[in-house]
Amino acid sequence: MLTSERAVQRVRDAGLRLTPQRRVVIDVLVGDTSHPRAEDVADEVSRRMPGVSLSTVYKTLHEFAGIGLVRELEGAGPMRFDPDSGDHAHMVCEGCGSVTDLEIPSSVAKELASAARGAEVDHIDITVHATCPSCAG
Amino acid sequence: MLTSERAVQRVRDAGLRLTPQRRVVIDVLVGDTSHPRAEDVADEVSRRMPGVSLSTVYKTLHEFAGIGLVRELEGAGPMRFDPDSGDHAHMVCEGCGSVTDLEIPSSVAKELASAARGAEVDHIDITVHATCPSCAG
DNA sequence: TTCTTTGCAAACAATTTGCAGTGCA
DNA sequence: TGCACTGCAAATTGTTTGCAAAGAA
Repeated sequence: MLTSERAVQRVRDAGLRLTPQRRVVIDVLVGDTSHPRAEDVADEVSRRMPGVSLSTVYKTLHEFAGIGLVRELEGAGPMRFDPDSGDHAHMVCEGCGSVTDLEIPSSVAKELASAARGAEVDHIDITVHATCPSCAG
Repeated sequence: MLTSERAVQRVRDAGLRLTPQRRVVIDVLVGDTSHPRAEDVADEVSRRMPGVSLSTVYKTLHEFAGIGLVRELEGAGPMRFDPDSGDHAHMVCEGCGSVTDLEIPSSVAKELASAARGAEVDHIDITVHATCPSCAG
């Protein structure tokens, strides 16, 4: 689990300045397991510290992604952010759009990495599109 | 491999009208292994049949995705399209942005599907982010 | 003839940028 | 104090929409 302290440390280590705005963004991310969109993060940040601009949140999230503090989840529509916590896949519900983490068998990562022979693998995104139990009704 | 004839048939079977514009879109897709963006498709369509509008290409691609003729590849930035040819992963080069197909062992899909227990799996997107040999240079 | 499809232009959503002012290290 | 960061507003990018005219079945 990513803690607020560790995140702060990583921001410092990366040579980024630790502004109050960034502290709040960190706190919001650490306490959110819902894979929020940038706007969700901005909403919650504004609640805790009114006046923080949307573009600052965008810039901050981008900086954080750059130092590996969060992962940018690509997919159709708005980008979502995930406090980076090791290898895992995501399941997106076609019904409600919710995103949940999924364990991936270590064999899968290995097989995919070897399938990409000749290339330097940076990371692997796996998204399972499915209908979650509550939407399947 | 998807052939033009088979694609035409599937469009007809789906109850969609086969307009000249759609014929051209089909021809472009069938002959393109580069996972083109919508704009790339539109450019090539316009070259072969000037006057076709961008929105028509978008609508057409969307219709085709609806009947499973093409797959919409989600990812950061513009959407890319892939003539649907069975299970495979994609490798995106961080350097040049090129997309190439990757064989995946059938075991991988099975393992992932079972990891998503409790949910009805529709399809699985696997994207390997890597640096291709020519960019690694 | 009917009902889908087209093409235009305008709307749209998400994200990025430029830049003057602010404030952390 | 210097340089990174912020906030605003405006620009961009990629995609979608509304609607009248055109054309496939």
